[in-house]
Amino acid sequence: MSPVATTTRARRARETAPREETRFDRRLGEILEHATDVFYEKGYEGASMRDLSRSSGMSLAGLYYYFESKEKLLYLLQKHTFGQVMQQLRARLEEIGDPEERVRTFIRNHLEYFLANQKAMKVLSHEDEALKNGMGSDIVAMKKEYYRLCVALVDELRRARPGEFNGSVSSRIAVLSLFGMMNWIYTWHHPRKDADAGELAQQMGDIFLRGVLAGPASGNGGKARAAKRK
Amino acid sequence: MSPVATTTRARRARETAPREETRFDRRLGEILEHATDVFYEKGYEGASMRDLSRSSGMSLAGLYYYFESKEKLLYLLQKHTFGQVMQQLRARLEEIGDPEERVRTFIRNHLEYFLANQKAMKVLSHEDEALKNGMGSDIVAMKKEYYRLCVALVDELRRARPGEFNGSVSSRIAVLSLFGMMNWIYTWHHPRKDADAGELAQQMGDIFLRGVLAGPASGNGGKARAAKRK
DNA sequence: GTCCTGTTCGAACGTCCGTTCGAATCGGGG
DNA sequence: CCCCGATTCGAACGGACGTTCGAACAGGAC
Repeated sequence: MSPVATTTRARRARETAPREETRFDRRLGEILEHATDVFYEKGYEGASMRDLSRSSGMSLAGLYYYFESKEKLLYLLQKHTFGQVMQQLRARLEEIGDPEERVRTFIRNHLEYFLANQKAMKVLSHEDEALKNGMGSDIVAMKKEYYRLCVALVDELRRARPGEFNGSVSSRIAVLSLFGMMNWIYTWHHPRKDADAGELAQQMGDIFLRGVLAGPASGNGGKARAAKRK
Repeated sequence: MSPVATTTRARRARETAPREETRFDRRLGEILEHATDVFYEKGYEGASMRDLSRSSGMSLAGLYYYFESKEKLLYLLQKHTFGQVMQQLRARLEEIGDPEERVRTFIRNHLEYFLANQKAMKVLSHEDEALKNGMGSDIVAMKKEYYRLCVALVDELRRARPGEFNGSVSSRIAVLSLFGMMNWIYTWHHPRKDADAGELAQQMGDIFLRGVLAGPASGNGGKARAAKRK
């Protein structure tokens, strides 16, 4: 059967109740997992369909029964990964009201998922521009939504603490700096050697929040600019 | 003449006084510039030698007179870029004594070079794992040196301000977070739309320093944790 | 002019790429 | 058992890849 029909089948399964997952879905999931490893090791461009075939134990032609192109495979992988991050995040945020704790929850959720699924998240972060046209803009839209949600959380905090906020740092740069801190992790984190997600979230949360907030009269940040010798 | 001999030539030029730059060096420099554009647009793996040939206006075979492989070209490119960052940094640090200002200089230098040479710096940051064996470890060593220098600057500051430092954040994570903030820029910065290097260095410097330092009794960061944990 | 050395090139090499196709195989329902 | 759709595969396609080679070209020294 052609992949077009398999798309129909997949859609039907999604539209109905959380049905039993079909054999097709299960097998596709396995392939996605193996593909994650390969893309993680060699990069999207550097990985060949033959690499994917070897790692998943399925023949080269067999793979094309599950997705119609290498690019579509990357798309499925990225969409699935991002979907899970978003879903988990929304669930957690629902039961938290305190603005600062909401920001810290965002950070904790991101880092926990990042470290628990390091390979998939590297592929999501690093293979940013590999998808062309329609598929690319789809993922870009999800990332923009994620970014905007974080900006909203920060602005929420800003509104809740009128005096304490450091006005000279824009929300845009603050949030993008935070994303940089968190997403850069895949370049240096060694699970055996470095702190776990909770500890990292604590430290990065401290850096970010202390950096963006400013004590009412402590003048810690202001001094930084003025003093050259003090 | 074979590329091996050209290496000898290049070394001779470097060993002697700052001699006139040879025709060979100039032409190689032009090729490196064009290659930077191509690697920036399509990534190292995604760029073909034929792309490089087209963009530089030199024939496919002609390129191999200047470097012996595509991998070596990336190596030359990365080494040259990193060399300039390092050289500029050392020159600036020499004339600054104040520990905080030294950290801010590090940040300002990094961001200024990053934005002035965005394409080259993206290639340096993004194509981290493309080089194999010897060439890769050479660049890795330079990056480690750069990292250690930054840690030293932070520890310097830590020693100079015994009371104010936030002890719960390790220098390693602080510095790697800072690198993340700065290196992530290539994914979002639009020269027309976003702040310039000086402004960014100011804001990221504020976030980093306020985040890492802590007012003696302001208790701003401490309060953050107390809400849920203590 | 001629020589010589540094530079450039067209054409080809063997290999690997993503993708396709028709046939073989599987596995549950009759 | 047989049947039929779902699944898997070997083999091949045309094209693009990185690299090589010997010939051609450049331009200053004699």
